[in-house]
Amino acid sequence: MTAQPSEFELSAGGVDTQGRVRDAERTRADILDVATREFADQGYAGARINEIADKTSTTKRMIYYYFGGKEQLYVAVLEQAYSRIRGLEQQLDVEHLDPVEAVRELAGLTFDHHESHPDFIRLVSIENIHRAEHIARSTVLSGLANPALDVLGAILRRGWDAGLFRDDVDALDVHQVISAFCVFRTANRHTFGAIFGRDLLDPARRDHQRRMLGDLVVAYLTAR
Amino acid sequence: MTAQPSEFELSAGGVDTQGRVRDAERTRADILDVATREFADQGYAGARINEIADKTSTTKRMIYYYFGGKEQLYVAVLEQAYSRIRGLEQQLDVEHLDPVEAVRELAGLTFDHHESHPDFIRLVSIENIHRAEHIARSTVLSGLANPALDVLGAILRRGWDAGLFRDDVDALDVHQVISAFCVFRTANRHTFGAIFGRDLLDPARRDHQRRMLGDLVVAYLTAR
DNA sequence: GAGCTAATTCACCAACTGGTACATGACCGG
DNA sequence: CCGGTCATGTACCAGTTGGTGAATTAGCTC
Repeated sequence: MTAQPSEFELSAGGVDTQGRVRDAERTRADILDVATREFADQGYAGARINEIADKTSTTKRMIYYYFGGKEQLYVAVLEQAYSRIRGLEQQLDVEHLDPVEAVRELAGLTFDHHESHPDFIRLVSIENIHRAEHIARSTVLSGLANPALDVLGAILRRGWDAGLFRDDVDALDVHQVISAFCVFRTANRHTFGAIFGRDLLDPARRDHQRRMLGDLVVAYLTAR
Repeated sequence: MTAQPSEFELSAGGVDTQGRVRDAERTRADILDVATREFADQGYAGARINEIADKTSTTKRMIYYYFGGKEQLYVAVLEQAYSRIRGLEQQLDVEHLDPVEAVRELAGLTFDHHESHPDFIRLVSIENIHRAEHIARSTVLSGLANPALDVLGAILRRGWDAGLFRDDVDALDVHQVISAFCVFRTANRHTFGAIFGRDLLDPARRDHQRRMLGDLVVAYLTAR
């Protein structure tokens, strides 16, 4: 009734490539994707296992078969989300630029990055509501360092050597400032919009916001 | 059994000042306070009406008597929390300082302010997860402007007149930067700590963080 | 094609959750 | 001191929620 197996049945008849009826990996990935959307959308407590199951092409029983329970499913969602983001961050390449331009570029890329992954930001907010207890418990996630931080560290070192940057901050401080700006724009978009009447993600203001972040970090690092 | 009415009963016997058995306002305030803690702690979906009732000195029935339902109680919690914060913000007084020192002071006060109201920050995060739908629906809250913003506007105007500040930003932009820094420190404390091993609220780093915010905003506004 | 195992389906449940009907009790004005 | 109303406590409920037992089937191996 609700499911639409026609697509699979048709291809399964003649094609042998991927149209298998039983496919553990596909089922697992399906569940994980739907769960990611649901948890990001509704929060941990707000998300419903029944709802997730219904939006899947499989059944609730499979969720328990593959993940064990709601909490473990949520941790799996977090682990996948963080892994994907970290994968993207590893592609950063600003080593060839001079320090000032490199830090501006890094800030800009982080800006773009956050803007295109609102679900990830939401999951992080949700995890903070729960005091990061799931991250802390996950061996995969706790202490998983950020590639962007290493890149930033290298830039700062070059900037210090050239006498361009102030030296009373470390890479983590600067990362914190950049993250704060980018996360706030997405995570607090709604209350900010409701109270001040300005949509922080308004495309018309995007360039201004991006330039503002770059100027902010550069001005701070090169001040005095 | 579970309740402990002894305190009230004892004082009600002899004292007439505040120890009344029936006190609508007191009951309402009691519920609201407990609900604030619970919602801030567990989120909207995670908070339980039964749990709130149990932690109250009254019963679940009273929650429905005074507030009507879970959602209305939550909105009442938001309204009270915002009102209190706005009340505090109205006490800002930095008009006598020169623009640079005034903006630094305002940033510092906002910093202090956020640090001492973690529950409020949590409620804001939670409300953002729900896309500010409750704020939007509340006539009390939607469009309720921020006193700090007016103060900031006045400072900027003086700074522009004196040719001290860049003029390609408005008060809301600057407020956004300050808020982002302060909110992030509290709201993302847990994931940041779990992943980078640095507690953003560590008292030993507080002065450094506070100075960093001041320098950040001043450096940006006075750049070039 | 028999046999085995991983994957899947289906029916079912106990506990909880928000919410309510109703009886009762306290306080205040007259 | 009485009557009414606001406030409160008790008992209860229907729907939902996360979770499970056990039978069933698809596909692989030999």
